[in-house]
Amino acid sequence: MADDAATLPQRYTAQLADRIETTWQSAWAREQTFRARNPGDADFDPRQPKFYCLDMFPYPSGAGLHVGHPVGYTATDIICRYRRHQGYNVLHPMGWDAFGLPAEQYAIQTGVHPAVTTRRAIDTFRRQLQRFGFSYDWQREFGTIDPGYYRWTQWIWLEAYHAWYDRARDRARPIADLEAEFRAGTREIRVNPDAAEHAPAVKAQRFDRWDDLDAGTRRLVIDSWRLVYLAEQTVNWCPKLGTALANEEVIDGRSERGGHPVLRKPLRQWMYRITAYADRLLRDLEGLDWPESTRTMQREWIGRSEGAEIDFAIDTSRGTLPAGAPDRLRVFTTRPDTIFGATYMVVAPEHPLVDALLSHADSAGAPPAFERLRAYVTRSRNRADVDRIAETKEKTGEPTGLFALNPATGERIPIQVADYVLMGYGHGAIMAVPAHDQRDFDFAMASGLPVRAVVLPPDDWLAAHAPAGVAADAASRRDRFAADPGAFGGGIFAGDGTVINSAGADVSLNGLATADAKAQVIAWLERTGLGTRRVNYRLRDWLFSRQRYWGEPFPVVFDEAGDHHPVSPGALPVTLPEMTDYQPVESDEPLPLLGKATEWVHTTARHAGVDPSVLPPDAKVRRETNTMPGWAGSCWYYLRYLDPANGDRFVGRDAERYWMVSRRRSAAAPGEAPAVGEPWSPDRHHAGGVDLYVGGSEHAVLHLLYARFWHKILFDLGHVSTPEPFGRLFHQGLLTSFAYQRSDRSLVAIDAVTEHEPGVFVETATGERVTQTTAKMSKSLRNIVNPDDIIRGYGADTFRLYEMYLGPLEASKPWNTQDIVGPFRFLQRFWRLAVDERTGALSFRDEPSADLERLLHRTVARVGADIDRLSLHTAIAALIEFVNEAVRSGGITRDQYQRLVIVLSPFAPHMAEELWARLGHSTSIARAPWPTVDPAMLEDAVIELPIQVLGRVRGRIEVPKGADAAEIERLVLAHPRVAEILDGKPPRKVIVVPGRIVNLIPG
RNA sequence: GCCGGAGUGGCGGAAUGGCAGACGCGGCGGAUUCAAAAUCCGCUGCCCGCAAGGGCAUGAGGGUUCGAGUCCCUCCUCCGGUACCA
Repeated sequence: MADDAATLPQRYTAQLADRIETTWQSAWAREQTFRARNPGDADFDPRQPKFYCLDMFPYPSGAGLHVGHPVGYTATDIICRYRRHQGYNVLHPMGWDAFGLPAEQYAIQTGVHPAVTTRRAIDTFRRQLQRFGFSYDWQREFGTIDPGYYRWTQWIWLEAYHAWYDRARDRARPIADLEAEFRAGTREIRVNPDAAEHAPAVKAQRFDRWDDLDAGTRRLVIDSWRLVYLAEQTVNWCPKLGTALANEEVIDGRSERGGHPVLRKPLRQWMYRITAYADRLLRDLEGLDWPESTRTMQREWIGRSEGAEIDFAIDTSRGTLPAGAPDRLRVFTTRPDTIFGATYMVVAPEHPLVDALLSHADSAGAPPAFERLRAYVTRSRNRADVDRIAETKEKTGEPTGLFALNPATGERIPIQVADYVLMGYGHGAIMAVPAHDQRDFDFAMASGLPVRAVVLPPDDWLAAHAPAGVAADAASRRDRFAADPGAFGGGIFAGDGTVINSAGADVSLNGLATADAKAQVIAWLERTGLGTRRVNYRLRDWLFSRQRYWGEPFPVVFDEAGDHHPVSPGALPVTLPEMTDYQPVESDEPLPLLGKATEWVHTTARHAGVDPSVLPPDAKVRRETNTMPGWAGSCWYYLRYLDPANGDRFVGRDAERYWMVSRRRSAAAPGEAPAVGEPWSPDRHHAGGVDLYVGGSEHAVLHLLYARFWHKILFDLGHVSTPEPFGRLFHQGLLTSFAYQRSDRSLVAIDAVTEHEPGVFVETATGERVTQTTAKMSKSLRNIVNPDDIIRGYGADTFRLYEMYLGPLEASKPWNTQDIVGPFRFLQRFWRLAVDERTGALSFRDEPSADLERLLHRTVARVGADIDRLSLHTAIAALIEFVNEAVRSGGITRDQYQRLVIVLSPFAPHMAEELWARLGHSTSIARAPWPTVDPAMLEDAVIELPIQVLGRVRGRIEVPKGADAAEIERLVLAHPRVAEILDGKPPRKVIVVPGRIVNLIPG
């Protein structure tokens, strides 16, 4: 090596790569090479098409970048650089999702302010990212912790606070409109019927005149419509972390972060009324260019199901109900057609009926049964989800002693309590149809409840599931099923069939197909007022409060009566108080950490920034001590990049419209100049604004759903132009690493294994044979690769090339350091193709080879097409093939090399920039036009055609490009090998696929 | 259980229904070198054969087709998501 450096100073080594890379990185920063132009900028060119390409917001951890991060970043960088060569105005920003638990936990341990830790982590991340040469417009960088940013995060929350969802118009509107309509008497005054925070009795009230209502009632009504609201929620309180967690942050009853136990506790929390948007969030998935898997996951998360809501009266003929108990049970069912088969009902342990029962000890039948009920309810309410899941699927429950009346049959049916019914879905109560629902069947069997068949399955199902001893004819099977459905094996029948056993005084469904029966029952229910058609969603409202310090404060205060009042937009941001002690109050009773900052919490309306028209300036107020969850900052960051320094708006209108409104591919004629700032229309434009959004599939539901939700609120209120934020989404695959696996599938760290002979691995300590496998990189497996080390050994260009060359971008792939030399050798070969390693002088051949020129055109076309479809590993393979051929064929001309360097530049931008400069250019290669491809160069004059006989290749012929089928057939039959195989007999059939293949079938 | 996705040489992987294994790693042989590294050239799916050539091969089994890694059906394995959602 030392000798090389002396004799070959211009050899492409890691040292030279480092010199080249750092030189150009400085130059790019100095020249602001990758600055994106906004409308209104002096050098903005309205004729350029725009391209907005976004990487998912990183959370800068103290550990710095790992090799997984650059996978997506390199891919987007390649596309962005390619688009610049194609003449696009490219927006490619980067910033920091920087509020969150790790910095706070570090603060708890060390007392260092989270802001200090976070800034340090950001600096590390930025330095590491810049060393990769990514073409970000660093002018637009910001972090969610910047007051200039979270000011607008708070502002958006206030916009939601001041908005309500108008079902009739299917969009959000200002809350002032609602109040005006109430006051004018043009809208019925009532509590929002969809408000999850209110009991049915509250929602049943109607009010006459707005002006006659007291302030408290008005507040109750208005607050029930807001898109954010306070609700007493049973939350997942984690005593150890000192915070409540969203459902999705709890896995198997433990915190996703840290794995601490989680208790269920009631707490007043800010909620987002995301359920108001359930249907639009579902519908609008259709127009998005997203991975099908992700759209499916969102669909399932939203979980739309159609059915009916039915009221079952509670039987009072044999005694009175306890005070406070509802007189009817409302249920949701997707199978109203099976109502005649509802032989019992189940309520969740948390159901209000259960509360009423338990507070009246004497009203629920025999004392021992009552005590069993009380014990059961207490046990299941306190049980964390982990236990509910850990137990087998065995169904448990207890009778309430009460009965309901089946409105279709008129029968008295028992009401049970069982924890297989969840309070959070539907109404927390079901009509149980054990013949046609597996869960109901299992519970009926365990509790000795009756089963009645009401849907006759198709004959083939009956035949396949018939028990022994039933005559083997369809009629016998049908009769048997109608009488005893439980006797049929292999699970109950839950599909569509024909209704039986379903005739009552009011309505009869017998003989109807399932779909028709549903329609008939619903019509009957609606006619009689017993029920209605109903669409239900699995999606729940979004718990938006956290009891943390390191998050955005809510711009809201409480007066002495406990009523909430907004901080005025002009007083934003509400900043965090300084604290000296970040220790969470570790307690089984939920307490937010900010409550410790008593001076900050207890203040006046004036200090808190509440508008005098809302509260008198001297009014004593208490600040909200919860903070927003980590998701908040990432819900709209893609908008702030468009106009990051704007102090008047969260994003400037022109910038927003320019970057977010994107022509549909079909609506944009090639080469057509886009109209800058044209308004969004569904016919001409794509639903979403970001042209390409790349990030991991771990965010498939939460982040992407929340961001869509915020975007739709902003869209409804007229603040953004498009209904969706991200038009095209792509998930890069996980980068794994090698690890070893014992026969019981447990993993062994790589340094605890010895390779005895090639391919035979043994755990050193035990001598047990282990197999090589791949696993997520982790500290415990000691298989983490540090990007800094790789860059030191090979340079950033090689690193980028290697990560892209591993395989398909979307696939999960193993990192294998041994393979890096391949891309490194390629770059050396590329370099040596023109550069004299001794002197650094460029040398070229004078006359181009016609074949190589043709190959170059092909390579340019292939690389471009491959980048477009994000097939970057095959694009690199095409480059390698070209360079290998150029070396083999004795070199390349200066003109060819210049074009080649441009094609290299998206992948290895530093080497390309260096060679570009050495080729005599004084401006950056970044916007050099992509080489043109001559279509004529993509075709050969003579085509080699394989000849198959019975699908096997037996020879090949050369034919001129335009040869027709008859001519090809003649040439094929003249082929000696073919003649030999045919043995003089004429072929039975000859299939000629011009330009591809010939297949013949011998006679 | 349900919903996605994937199974191709020793390894990563390529292949609009048309020559399976491009390209890279590794391996083998050679050139260069005092030697090594680097570089360059050749070979490299498995089996039979001196060769020409032939046979077998894309997780397993069926099917559609002149032709299937690719399309359809059944099954197996792995990865991801989800789970009493009425």
